[in-house]
Amino acid sequence: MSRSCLIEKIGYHIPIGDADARLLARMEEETQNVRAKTVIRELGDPVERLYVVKSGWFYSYMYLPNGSRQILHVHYPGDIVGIPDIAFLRTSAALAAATDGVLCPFPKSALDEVFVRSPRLSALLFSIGMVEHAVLVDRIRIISRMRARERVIHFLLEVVSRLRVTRREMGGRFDMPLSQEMIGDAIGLTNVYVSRSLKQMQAEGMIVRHGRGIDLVGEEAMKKAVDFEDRHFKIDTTWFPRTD
Amino acid sequence: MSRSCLIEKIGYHIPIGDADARLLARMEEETQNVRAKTVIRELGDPVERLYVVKSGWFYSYMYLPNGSRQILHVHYPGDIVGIPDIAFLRTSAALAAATDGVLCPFPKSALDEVFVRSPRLSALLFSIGMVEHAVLVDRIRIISRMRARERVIHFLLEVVSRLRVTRREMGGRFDMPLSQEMIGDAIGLTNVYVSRSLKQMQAEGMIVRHGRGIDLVGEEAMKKAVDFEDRHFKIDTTWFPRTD
DNA sequence: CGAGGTGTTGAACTTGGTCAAAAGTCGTGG
DNA sequence: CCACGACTTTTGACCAAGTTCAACACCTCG
Repeated sequence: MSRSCLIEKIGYHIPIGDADARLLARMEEETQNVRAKTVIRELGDPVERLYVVKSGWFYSYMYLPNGSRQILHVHYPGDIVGIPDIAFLRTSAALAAATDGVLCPFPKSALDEVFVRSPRLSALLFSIGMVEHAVLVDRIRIISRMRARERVIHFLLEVVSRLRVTRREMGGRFDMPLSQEMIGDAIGLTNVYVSRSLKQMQAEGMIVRHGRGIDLVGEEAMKKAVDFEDRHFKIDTTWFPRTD
Repeated sequence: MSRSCLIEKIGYHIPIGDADARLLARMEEETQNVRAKTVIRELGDPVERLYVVKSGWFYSYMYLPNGSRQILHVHYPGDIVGIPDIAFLRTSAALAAATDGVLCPFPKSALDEVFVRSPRLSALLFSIGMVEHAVLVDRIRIISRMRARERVIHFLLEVVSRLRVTRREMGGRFDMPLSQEMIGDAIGLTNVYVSRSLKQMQAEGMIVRHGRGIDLVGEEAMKKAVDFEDRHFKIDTTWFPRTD
C-alpha cells in the first residue's frame, strides 16, 4: 500500500520515466482520510481540485428534480476523480465515499503542468477519459435496452473488471460494499428489483453470496448473457507521442 | 459553407493561430459525399481514420444481442467523429448517415501531430471529449430516471443546443430529419411512445409541428421540466496552456 | 402511380415500480 | 456480552408506464 496507486495504475498502461513519475507524485502529496458516507464535494462546487483514490470506494452521483438519485461512476483505488469536470467551471456531479478510505486531493493546476510538460501523459489522460466514455456508453446500452437481471449482471462484471486493473490475480470473488439501493441508483432500478434479480441469479447458479461477499461462479455465462466487453484491460498506446 | 466548419467550431472556444489553423486544415483535406442511410463504418472496424462532419447529420450506434439498436450520438456539422475510439484498436460503434452529407475523413496520425505540436489544441480536444462525456451523463440521467415525455423533451432541447453551436442565431425552429424510431433508439423508447409523447407535447402547446419541422414554442417550460443544462455553450478554457 | 418507409392509433400484455411489512445485520453503548 | 436502533434485504400485492402487435393513414420519391 506504500507504493503509489496512481503510478501503479498508469504504469499498467505505459512505462513511466523519472520526469513523469515526478509529475505524478505531485498529485499524491496531500492525503485526506474519509469516513464512509461522507460527501466530499457537492454538485455545482467550483472545480478547484481533483482527487486520486488511494484506498476505499467512492462514487459520483447527482439528484434529479423528481428526487431520485443517479450514480454515475464508482471510483476504485488508483482512479483519478474529476477529469470530466476539468472542461467546466463547476462540478457536474457530487462525490461521496461508499466506504472508509483515503483520497489525495490535488489542484487542477497540477494537470496544466502535465499538459505542458508531457505530451505522453496528456495522451494517456486523454485515453483514460475515453475509457470512461466507453464505460458510460456501456451503461447507456444496458440501462436503455436491457432487462433488470441483465443490468445487474453487467454491473457486477464491470465491478470485477475494474478491481482487476489493480489486483490482477483476483478471482471472481469480492466484497461488495455498495448497498442494493446504490446499485439500483447506478443502473436505473429500485432496490427491490435489484434484490429480486440477485436472488434469481443465485437460484440460477450464476453467483454465490455470503454476507457482503459475492462470488461470480458463472462469470463466462454472465459475460455471454450481456455481451460484456472489458474496457479496462487494454488501451491502445501505439499512437502516443514518444518520450524524448 | 466554404469556410471550414471545424475551424469555426473550434474558433468558437479559443482563438486559433496560424500554426493551429494549419494543423486543423489537414483534417479537412479530403472530402467524401455520403447519401442518407449509408453505413460509413461498422462496429469493430480497425480505427484508422476519424471524420469531420462538413454537412448533414450522422449518428453512431450499436446493436445489442437482443436485436435492439442504441443510438449513442448524433453528429452535426463541425463535429469530430471518432474521438472516443482513439483509445482503442477497434471502433466501439458503427457510424451511419441520417441525411445526405459530406464527411472529411482524416487519418488518426493527424491527431498525433496535434498532440506533439500543440498543447493548446490537445487541451481543447480533451475538453471536447469531456463535453461528450457530460452529454452522455445527461443521457443516462434521462434514460435511467425520467418518463417518456421528459426524455423526448430533453432530446429535442439537446438537438437545438447542438445546432446553435454553429448557427448561433437560430430560434426554436428546426428541421428534424431523424425518424421517431431513431429518436426512440437514442433515448430508450419505441417509436410508438415517441409518437405519443410528441402528440401530448403538441397538445400541451410546448411544440408546434409542420411536417418535418419542429418549433419549440415552450422552450423555457421544457427546460424547466427536465432541468436542462446546455453543455455546448461554454467550456472553461482558462486552464489551457498558453500559445507561445 | 405504386411501394416502402414513417407516423398514428388501439388493445392486450409485461416489466418493473410503489407501498408496506417482516426479517436480517451491524454498530454502538450500556 | 447483550440489547437496542438504524439500516439493509427480502417478500408480497397491487399498479402503471411503456412494449408489442397490428392495422391503417400518410408522405415522398422513384
